[in-house]
Amino acid sequence: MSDQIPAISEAESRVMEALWRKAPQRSEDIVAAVQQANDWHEKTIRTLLGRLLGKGAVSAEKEGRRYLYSPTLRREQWQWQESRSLLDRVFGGRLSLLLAHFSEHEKLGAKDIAELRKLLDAIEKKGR
Amino acid sequence: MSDQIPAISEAESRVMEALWRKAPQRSEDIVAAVQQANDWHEKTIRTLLGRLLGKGAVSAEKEGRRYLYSPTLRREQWQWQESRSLLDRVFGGRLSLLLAHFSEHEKLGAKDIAELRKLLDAIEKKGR
DNA sequence: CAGCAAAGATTACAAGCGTAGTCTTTTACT
DNA sequence: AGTAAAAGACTACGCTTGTAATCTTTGCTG
Repeated sequence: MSDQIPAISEAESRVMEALWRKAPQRSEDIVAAVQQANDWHEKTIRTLLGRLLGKGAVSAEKEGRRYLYSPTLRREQWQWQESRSLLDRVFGGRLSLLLAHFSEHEKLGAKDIAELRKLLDAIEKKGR
Repeated sequence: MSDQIPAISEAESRVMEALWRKAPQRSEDIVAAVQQANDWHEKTIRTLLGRLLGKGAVSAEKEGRRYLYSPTLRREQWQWQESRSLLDRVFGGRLSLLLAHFSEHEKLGAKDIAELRKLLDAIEKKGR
């Protein structure tokens, strides 16, 4: 049922980041926030905001003559979509391949490893 | 120096998969292989192959009047690029966030978990 | 009250992508 | 030799994306 939101693009996601950090916000503030992190023209940011509205990833409610924007797509959900997509596209859905990959290339600190072990324990326990 | 290969698209990566599985191959065989997995028109696949050539992700050498195609971009490298990209774009580069994410959402089978543990052991040992 | 400035709406435009179709060249047959 | 078929080259076309510029409306300001 949850009407599918079309994929959001890289640039669009930068605008979402601003909204995930704080919402609702007026476009002016969104523009300011996004410009903090990305040196984009104000017009560009407004365009992206508009597209996100069109995609249903953000909603807008009138506040006086302006709008207040809020994210509809939750960050978690987006992260999940992107992760699944990578996993399926690149690693044939096999998580262990992904992890093996990171383990080879990424410096996994002792802390990371400990964290991972804890994760595994928790998963295993939960899984019965 | 390593002249950067432009990002390859989703569809293009399907063609790469065929070449990663076996190379070099004649276009005819690539077409056949890709059609196994994706129901695309022969012309489409040839177009993608051409674009990959243009991007320098595959090379071609004449074999008689035809070409033999081989991947230039290694699969590992591509997987790495995609993974880094996800990690940076979506999780701010923090691997632990990604992992926590998967641990929450992914159903890890007992086999996955065992495999992961083994991985962790190996990593730890290697890391001293 | 007349005109400007800001928020939003609409339009622009090139590059990349998915998905082919058409044109050209070359070889293999009849 | 003439011709069809296959491989490759070139062309097509609508959609998305990045990156804005222009147009419209409307409250605010002098």
